[in-house]
Amino acid sequence: MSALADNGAREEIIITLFDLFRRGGYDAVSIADISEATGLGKSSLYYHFPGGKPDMAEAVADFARGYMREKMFAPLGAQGPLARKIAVMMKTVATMYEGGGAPCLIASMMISPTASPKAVKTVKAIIADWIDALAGALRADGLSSAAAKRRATAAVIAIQGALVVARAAGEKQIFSAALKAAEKDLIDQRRE
Amino acid sequence: MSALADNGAREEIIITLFDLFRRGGYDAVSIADISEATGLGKSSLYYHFPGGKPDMAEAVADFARGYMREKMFAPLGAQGPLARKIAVMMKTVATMYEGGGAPCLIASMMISPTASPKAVKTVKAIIADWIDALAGALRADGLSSAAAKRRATAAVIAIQGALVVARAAGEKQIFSAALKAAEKDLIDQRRE
DNA sequence: GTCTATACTAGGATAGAC
DNA sequence: GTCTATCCTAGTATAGAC
Repeated sequence: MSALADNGAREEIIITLFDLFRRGGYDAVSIADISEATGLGKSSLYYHFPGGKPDMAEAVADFARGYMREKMFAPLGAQGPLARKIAVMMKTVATMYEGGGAPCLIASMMISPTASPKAVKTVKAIIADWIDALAGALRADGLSSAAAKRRATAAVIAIQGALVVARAAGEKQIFSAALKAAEKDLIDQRRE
Repeated sequence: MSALADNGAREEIIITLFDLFRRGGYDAVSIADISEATGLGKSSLYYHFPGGKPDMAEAVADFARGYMREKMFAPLGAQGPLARKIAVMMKTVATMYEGGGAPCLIASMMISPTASPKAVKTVKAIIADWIDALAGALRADGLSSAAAKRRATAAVIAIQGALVVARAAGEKQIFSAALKAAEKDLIDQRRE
């Protein structure tokens, strides 16, 4: 079952919340905004998320982590040639960030002081998971543990940085070019 | 006269605002928060910024742009060896972002939907200015226009990405290591 | 320039009907 | 599960004294 297409109504709401929170930041999104975006009344939202906005933030953070596990970390940990796994990752990255036009939930949640600490902790952990999963794939391809970690960290840095720079410049090709360059560096045959 | 140490009381406030906005995001910071951080009453704040929070955002954005011009872009455009100019830039970057512990105002303001468009436009422009100033220094060192732009963009991407990743991981050394790597790439003697 | 006091709106959350 | 109506706090902003 896909993390993106669950039958529960709650899952539907969470996907909307995901988009609202990453684009506007947790604090700027009001219950009224969420009500309008989901088409549900305020009370209905509190039915699904009794804890209110903090509850919603945690649900979105968990959803994001599950999505990443399914779409990126699991494929990276599977059998197969490195180049293929990296290509899958980059495709998921491009889709998730809409080619460089959509903000990252992690970055948005990190600067939200009123967001629940649990939610912030969860989204931050995604970055560490990402680097670990990527480093694992590189080790499986023969890189040393240190080199794998260094290269994996550099790749995630390049992706996150390119997203900021591309959105600041309003030029999506900055993002796609950076993804290409990062992919090249990851499958580089040189062994440091 | 330094952009950081101006005599006006307004300038003092702006520096406080700069820190509040980049850490909490524009939307999450209330007038009450600002009042507490500056020690000024609400009415005093409206005396200095008649337009309220949007006015403050624009002042902070202009301040940030001026600071970057003075501390980074001007040195990059001056005479001297490339390695020296890059070192100055990296030192300013490390100071500004507190070694990887403080968020970037640009990234924070970009995801604030209620911030004045003018303020957002100004902070976004800083990224383009930065890349241009850096590319100029690289061209002055003999790089082709295309290679200079590519390398400058990659450096700013690395810095912004490292800030996100380091803050997510809570490990400042990720940031400092990324700065070192970016510096090395910038002064690399290879000509592509 | 800064203060106290106040007006008004918007935001988060709940009660209770259906 | 969803709605309407309501409560209360926090938020932005202003008036007017000093």
